[in-house]
Amino acid sequence: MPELPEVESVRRGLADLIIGKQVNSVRTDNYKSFPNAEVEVDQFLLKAKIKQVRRRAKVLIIDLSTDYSLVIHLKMTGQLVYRGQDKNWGAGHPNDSLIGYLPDKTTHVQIDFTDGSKLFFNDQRKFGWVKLMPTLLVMELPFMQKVGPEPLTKDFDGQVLWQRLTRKRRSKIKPAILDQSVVAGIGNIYADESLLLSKIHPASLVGDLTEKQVELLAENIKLVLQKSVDAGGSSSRNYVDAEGKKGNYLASAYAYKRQGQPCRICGQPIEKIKLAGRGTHFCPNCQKI
DNA sequence: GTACTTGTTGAACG
DNA sequence: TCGTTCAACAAGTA
Repeated sequence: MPELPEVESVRRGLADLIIGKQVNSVRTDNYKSFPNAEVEVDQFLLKAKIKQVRRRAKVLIIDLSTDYSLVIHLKMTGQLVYRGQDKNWGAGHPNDSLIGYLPDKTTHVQIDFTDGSKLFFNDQRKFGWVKLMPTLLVMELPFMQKVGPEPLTKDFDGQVLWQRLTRKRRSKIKPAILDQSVVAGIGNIYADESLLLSKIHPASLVGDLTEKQVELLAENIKLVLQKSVDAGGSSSRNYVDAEGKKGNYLASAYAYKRQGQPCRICGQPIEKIKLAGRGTHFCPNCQKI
């Protein structure tokens, strides 16, 4: 499932491939995947040129020459796939739609550019969406107003995390770092990974953590995300020229989906519990409350 | 048929 | 008002 590193991979891939291209036509089969008025699509998407591709948290923003933007959330199973004359590319949720014939039954938005290349938004569960709106309004969205700092920038470090966690001191640490208003883009996988590396129990109360522990946690959040960005995204399988290339982060995961297997630090079996409604993996020996 | 999966929002609570 | 937890939602897989 696309988390911040996968979305960043998508952003980089798209930026290389579609900036400067002009939209020729758009097709959709599902209003929820593309909840936009036809008149706005006609006026501000058709014939628009791609100016820029940005990311904030797990949200992709494609800025258009019309001062409108396509705002995209991949949620659990979304992916973007580019097909051109000499280049094929895709990233996001890893399944065969990345390399199969498109459009297929998971394709909900198709954008054709004037040079004949195509961009497909596929989503097997239709949780994700592509919204067209004025560029100026993107940052006014309620989500953008409250979302916390980007973990991979200098806006985020141990001091910042410590400060942002003060209002959360009665909460458990895992749900606190999953809260997008505390820090942007942490999902279930990287929450478990960064907590194990920091030897912090996911159910520890924020108020019981020392400043040192929070600083370590911030460092490990940066570390796991950066490692995954470098690897091209955790669960993702990016491909070039129809060659399946698996993202390898999950193969080296410490906690996620490793219940019953030995902890890579101490050898004790990893346990899985449910915390705040989410599957939570941790080492009972390394991570004590 | 049922449980499970996740990011996000909104309701309900103290 | 604020913080927190819980339920709900999207839809497909096992």
